[in-house]
Amino acid sequence: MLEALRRFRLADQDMRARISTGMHMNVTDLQALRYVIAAEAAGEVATPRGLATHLHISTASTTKLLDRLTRSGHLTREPHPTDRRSLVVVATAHAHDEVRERLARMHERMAEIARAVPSESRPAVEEFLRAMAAHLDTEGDVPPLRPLTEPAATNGRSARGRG
Amino acid sequence: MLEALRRFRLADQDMRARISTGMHMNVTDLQALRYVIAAEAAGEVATPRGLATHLHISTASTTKLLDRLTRSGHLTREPHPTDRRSLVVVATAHAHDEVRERLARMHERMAEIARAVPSESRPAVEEFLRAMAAHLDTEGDVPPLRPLTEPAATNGRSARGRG
DNA sequence: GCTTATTGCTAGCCAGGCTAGATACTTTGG
DNA sequence: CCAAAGTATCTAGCCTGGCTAGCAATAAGC
Repeated sequence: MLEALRRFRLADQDMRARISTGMHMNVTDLQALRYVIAAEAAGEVATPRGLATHLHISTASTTKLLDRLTRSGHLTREPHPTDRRSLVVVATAHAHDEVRERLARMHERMAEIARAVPSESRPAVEEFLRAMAAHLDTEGDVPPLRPLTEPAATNGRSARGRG
Repeated sequence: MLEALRRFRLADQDMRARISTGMHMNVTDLQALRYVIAAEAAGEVATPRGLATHLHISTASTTKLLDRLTRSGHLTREPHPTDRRSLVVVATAHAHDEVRERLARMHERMAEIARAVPSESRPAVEEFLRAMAAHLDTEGDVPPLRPLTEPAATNGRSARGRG
């Protein structure tokens, strides 16, 4: 089961790389594009600051990212309706088309695969994945390398130290 | 269910980043280290060529990677027993300790989570993940996309070359 | 009306990929 | 055995995509 999980992870990673290169952009840029489109679909506005936060990159890197995606014709910068320091990032029709073209079918097929899971097993699948995610959220935040002497049983820590 | 899958993916990615930075290295280097240790555990020898193949990076990049991990005291280069062009990459005791310290507990806990899945649902979980992985393997390789704008010029190496 | 916080941008740096070419060794064919 | 071709690693130098520091413009608080 863990092996299947690992295989999924690798396949997912590879797929992302392929889709990105297929669209002549890198993985982060594709993530950004999807974020912008999702924001539009949700009736919200996407700002550079929001992108930076979502992607865990700096605002400076976000500026460069917007330059790339604007130059490639996927995004446009438009004035923010209320905050004149900021701006609104909008996906072009081309970007919408391209993302739909590349991802809609895949998502549909993924939903199909999900539906193929026997309904009595679905809660187990979900619980498995959620428990795994929750566990991983607590792992890895061990800032000071301990001298290997005591396990110290650090449980229940989660604060994600990125900064 | 798909949402849970997505959450797992994000958590996994984050965890990898945290573990890596916690060990003062990047994600690729950690992957390399695990590969070397796994090879040792399997009674095989790890070569730079093997690393390059496993990590989907060039041999030149692998040389740099080995330089980093050798300098940091995680790996050593040793002569290859049969092929004198090549060499064998060996993890230091320190690397073994560090990886065990960081990952053993996590893996154990993951196995626990897997065991918590009702046995009658396990085949469904596995099948779901395998089907998803198999599907993702077939996605993304869509070269023929009608150009809605300019094909972005040929000199643009806008993406990493993949093996 | 000032002062402070925040937003996005510019400038310049660095890590970690890449390709090309050099070197050393192995394999293969006569 | 020797030459040619193939393979493994390393070096040199480039590019992308992150980063921090600092700026002008605007917003928010006193």
